[in-house]
Amino acid sequence: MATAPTSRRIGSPESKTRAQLLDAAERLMRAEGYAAVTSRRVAAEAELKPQLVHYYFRTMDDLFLELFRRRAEENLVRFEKAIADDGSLANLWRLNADARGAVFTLEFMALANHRKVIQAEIARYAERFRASQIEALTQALGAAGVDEDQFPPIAALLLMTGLSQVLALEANMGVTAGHDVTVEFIEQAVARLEGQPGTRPRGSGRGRSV
Amino acid sequence: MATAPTSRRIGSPESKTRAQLLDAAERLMRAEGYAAVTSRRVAAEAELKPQLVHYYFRTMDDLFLELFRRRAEENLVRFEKAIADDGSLANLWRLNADARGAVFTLEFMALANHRKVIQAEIARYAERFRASQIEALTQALGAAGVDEDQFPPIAALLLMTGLSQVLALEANMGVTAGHDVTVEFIEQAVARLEGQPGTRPRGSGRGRSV
DNA sequence: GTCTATACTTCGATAGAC
DNA sequence: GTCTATCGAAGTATAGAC
Repeated sequence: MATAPTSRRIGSPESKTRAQLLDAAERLMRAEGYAAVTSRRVAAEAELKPQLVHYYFRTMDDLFLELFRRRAEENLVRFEKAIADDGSLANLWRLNADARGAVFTLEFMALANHRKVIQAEIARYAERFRASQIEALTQALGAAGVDEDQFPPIAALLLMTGLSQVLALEANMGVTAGHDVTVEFIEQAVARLEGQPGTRPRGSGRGRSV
Repeated sequence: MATAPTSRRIGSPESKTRAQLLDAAERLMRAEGYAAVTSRRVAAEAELKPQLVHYYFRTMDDLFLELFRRRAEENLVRFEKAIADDGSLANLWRLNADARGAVFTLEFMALANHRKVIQAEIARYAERFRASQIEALTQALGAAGVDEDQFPPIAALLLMTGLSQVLALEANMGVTAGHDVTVEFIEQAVARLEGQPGTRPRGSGRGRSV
């Protein structure tokens, strides 16, 4: 679907081999960055022949696109379900603070820097995601009695997104000083806003962090 | 200085050619991402022979390291000077919001994902930078009468860093919806904290943003 | 001290065999 | 529909000529 200059034959999207290649590519991307995602390495990781990559994906761009779309779509659905289930501020923060995707995202942002097709796809996704998040956040802030003019939902969202991104990236590099204090601060602010001063919303508190 | 497994001869650090290579590498990195920084392309960009890259830099890692160090050092000095000159919250925000370095930083973070030498160097720099920023921010928040327990400087710093990073990365992809509102919000909050309600600190207000 | 000739590896991509 | 033989270009790095 992506592009179609030449007329080479391409393998079926339902192929199991194709899925294996995508899985292998994702593992590589997470572990070693996008530059490690080459046709040969992907094939090796999947224990398949390099040429198969080009049979199922006309170009490497096509592979990257598919890789991104898979996760993007899944993520969008996951967030919307979770929000439908519990649209509280606390839950929105919890969802964002879950940093599992941060490294993956970072790679794609960097990738987008020099692959225009990817850039367009990410921008499109970012806007969909943004819209969905803003809706939820506007609702949640409203319910907590926050005035939109005093604290615009978009500002809240960008602050939240930025913070969780920075926490994830730093943690990824082994820099974690002050993270705990900061998370604690946010969680207390959220609890205060939602009228349960000083209480942590639920459970143990979002994974480790040294 | 970086590493020294083999014993090949390496060009002088003062060489003009070497500086040209670094400049070319930086241009490429900004324009097309780290993956575009290959020995051949750097040489082409500098209008020099590819082998010269390996004469002045034993490995590509060495080149990346040098590239990072140049800017990191310069940045550290620039920030400290600017802060010594004006340590206000408004100025700290202004310095951080200046997004010129964001794409560059992003590339290095991604690069760090699979180049351990780079990762170590960035972490070291991040910690130095953090310390310097925290000191300034603690001072500025104190002067504005903000209680450290109510709003820990580290939280303020991570929020500020995260926000400016997100703004820069999104703008880089062409996504800028809500950016103006958010910046306005922050600037007003800063002005309020520093006792000049509703006033924008100085000048025109940090570049464009649609 | 500066640069070049050259080796060897890995890359993306295609055409054609099963 | 699935896979393989093969090509030409680009990647890093070294040893040796000026």
